[in-house]
Amino acid sequence: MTFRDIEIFVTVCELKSMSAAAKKLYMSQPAVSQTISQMEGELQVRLFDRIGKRLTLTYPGEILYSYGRRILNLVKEAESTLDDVRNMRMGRLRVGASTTVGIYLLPEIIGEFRKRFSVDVYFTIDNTAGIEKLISDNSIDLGIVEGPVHSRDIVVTPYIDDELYLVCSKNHRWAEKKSISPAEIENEDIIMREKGSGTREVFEETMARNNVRYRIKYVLNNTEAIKKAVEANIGVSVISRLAVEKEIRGGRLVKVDIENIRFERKFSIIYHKDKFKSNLFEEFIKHLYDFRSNIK
Amino acid sequence: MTFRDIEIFVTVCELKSMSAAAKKLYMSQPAVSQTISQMEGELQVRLFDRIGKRLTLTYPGEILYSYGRRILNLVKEAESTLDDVRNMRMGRLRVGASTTVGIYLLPEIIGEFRKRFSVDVYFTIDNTAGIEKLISDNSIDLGIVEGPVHSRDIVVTPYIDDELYLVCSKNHRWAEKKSISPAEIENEDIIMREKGSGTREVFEETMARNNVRYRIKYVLNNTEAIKKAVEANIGVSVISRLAVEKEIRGGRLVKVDIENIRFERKFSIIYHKDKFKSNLFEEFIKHLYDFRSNIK
DNA sequence: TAGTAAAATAATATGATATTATGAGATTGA
DNA sequence: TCAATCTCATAATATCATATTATTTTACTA
Repeated sequence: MTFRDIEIFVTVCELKSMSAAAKKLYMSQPAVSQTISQMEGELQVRLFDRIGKRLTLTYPGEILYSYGRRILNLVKEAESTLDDVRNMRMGRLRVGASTTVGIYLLPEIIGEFRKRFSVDVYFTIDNTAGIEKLISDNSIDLGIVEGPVHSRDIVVTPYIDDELYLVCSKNHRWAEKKSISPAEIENEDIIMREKGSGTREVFEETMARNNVRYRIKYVLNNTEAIKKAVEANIGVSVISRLAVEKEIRGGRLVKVDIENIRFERKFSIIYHKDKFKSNLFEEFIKHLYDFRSNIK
Repeated sequence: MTFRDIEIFVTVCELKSMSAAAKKLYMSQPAVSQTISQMEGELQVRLFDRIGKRLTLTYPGEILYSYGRRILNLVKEAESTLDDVRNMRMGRLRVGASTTVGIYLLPEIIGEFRKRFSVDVYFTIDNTAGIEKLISDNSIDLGIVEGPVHSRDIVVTPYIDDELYLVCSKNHRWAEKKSISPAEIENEDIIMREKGSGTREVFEETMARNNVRYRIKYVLNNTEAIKKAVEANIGVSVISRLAVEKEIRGGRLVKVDIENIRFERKFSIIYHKDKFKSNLFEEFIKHLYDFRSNIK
C-alpha cells in the first residue's frame, strides 16, 4: 500500500466514481480500477460494493477511508512543515561560544537575529576546546571562539579582532597617567581569571613574550566579579574591551596603556567542514558580519 | 514521497546508518542512499549531515522523522484494523426486517449473534417494499421480509414458513370448540391490522380464495394492541404464530382451527445479487439457519 | 600507512504502475 | 425496447521509478 494508492482510494471514495477520480488525478480510468482492485487483493477485503453502476463503500472501505484521510493529512502537514523550514519561517540554530563572546556579544546578536526570524536558537557557553568538541559531534551548528582550533575538519573564519585592556579604578594612581611602562606592573596587585581561560592565556603569553614580570594576587572565575573588584580598587586587571567598554565610557573603570604592549586576540567563527549550510545557517553568518559594524 | 521512502528514511534514522538500514530492509546500500538523496531533492531540504562517516539528523530531518513515525504507525494501525474486520473481531452488519419478523424474531436472533461476534448490528424495521428499497440502495446488507419481492436484482431465499392463527379469548364461545367451519366467521367481529400490512394481505387473500365472507370491525396498527384486545374478548383476530405462541401456551389466547383453511406465508431472506458477501455476512446467514431449529 | 568500512556515483536490470484498446453490464431517453 | 452512453473491468503493452551490481571516494582503525 503506497501513498499513491491511498490518494487514489480516497479520491474515489469522495467522488464515488472511478472515472471521475481518474479525471481529477489526471490519469486513466483503468489505472484507478487496477489500483483499487490491487488494494483489495493486498488487504484481503472488499472496499467497494459495485451495485449496479453505483459504488458504495463497504465497512472496511469506510475504515480505510477514515485512516486514509488522516494519513494524507499527516503527509501534507509534514510537507508543509518542511516547506516552512526551507523558507525559514521556522527552524533551529545551535550556537556555541567561549566565555567572553558568549556573555558580552552573542546575547545581543541572537536577540537581533530572532527579531528577523522566528526560529529556535540554542545557545551554549563553554571554553574553546568544549565548543570545538560540540562542533565535531555536530551537537551545535556553529561556534564563536577565541582560542586556536586544532581539528583539521573545522573551518575557521576570522570574525572580530579583540583586545584586552589593562584597567584600573578611577581612584587608582594610574588613573591620571593613562599610560605606564611595563616595569610599573611588576609590583601591582593583579586580579585575573582562572588558568585555562582564554583571557588569562593571552595575558600570560603576551607578558612572557615581552619579558614582563607580574604577580596575580586574586583569581576570580567571573569577569563581572573582576570588574567590581577593580572598581573597588582591590587591584587592576586585564579584560576584553567587549567586557569593559561600558564601564570605561561611564568612567567607573580607566583604561591604562602599556608602552609597546598590546594584548591582542581574534575571535573566530567555526563550523564543521562537512556541515550542510542551510538557508538559516547562511543567514546567521551574514547576520554576524552585519553585526560587526555595531562593534568596531 | 512514498510510504516506502518513509520506511527507509525512518530505518536509517533509527540505525544511524544507511548500510545497516539496507541490511535490515533486505536491500542494497545504494538503493538506500539513492532513496534518501532523492527525498532530499524532492523536499528541498538536507535530511542528514554527513559528518565523517557518521550520519546525524538535521533539523528538518528530525521533523520528518517524527512525522514519519506517526505516519507509519497510522498505516500499521489501519492495516491491523482491516485485519480485525477480515477476521470478524469487529464489523458492521445492517439488517432490515418487516414488522412481524422484526418484532418477534430478529431481536433474539441478533442478540444471539452478538454473543458470538462483537460487531455492530444496525437494525431497521419497515414494510417489505421499504426493506426492498434499502437493499437496492445498499443501505442495509440483508433483509428478512414476508411479502413478494419485485426487483430482479435481489436474491430471495426462503427462510421460515409462517402461519397465521385464528385466535380468540379464553372466554370466547370458540374457546371450547377449538375448531370451526368457515361460515362461522361471517358474523364475528374481527380485529385486524391496517391495509398494506403483510398479515392483512395474507388474511384477505386467503379468505377471498376460499370464498369466505368476513367483517373487520376494528383496525389497529399494532400487533400487541390487537392481542390485548382479543384477550379482552373485544373480537377475534388472525395473527402470526410467532406473535401469539407465548399467549397460546399461557392460555391467555386460544387458537381456533378453521376447517380446510390455513393462512400460510413464507419469510424470505433477501440481499442484493451484487452484494459482496463478507465473512461476517456469510456467518450471519449461517446463524439465521441455525436459529431456525429454535422455532420450528 | 595499509586495511576496512561506509556512503556516493554510474550503469543497468527489473518490475510496478501507467497507458491504450477493448469489452461487458447498466442506466437513459427516444 | 433498443440504441446510445456511461462506468467499470480486463488485456496487452509501454514507461518510468526503483532496485541491483560494480566501482570510486572518503574516513576511520589498527
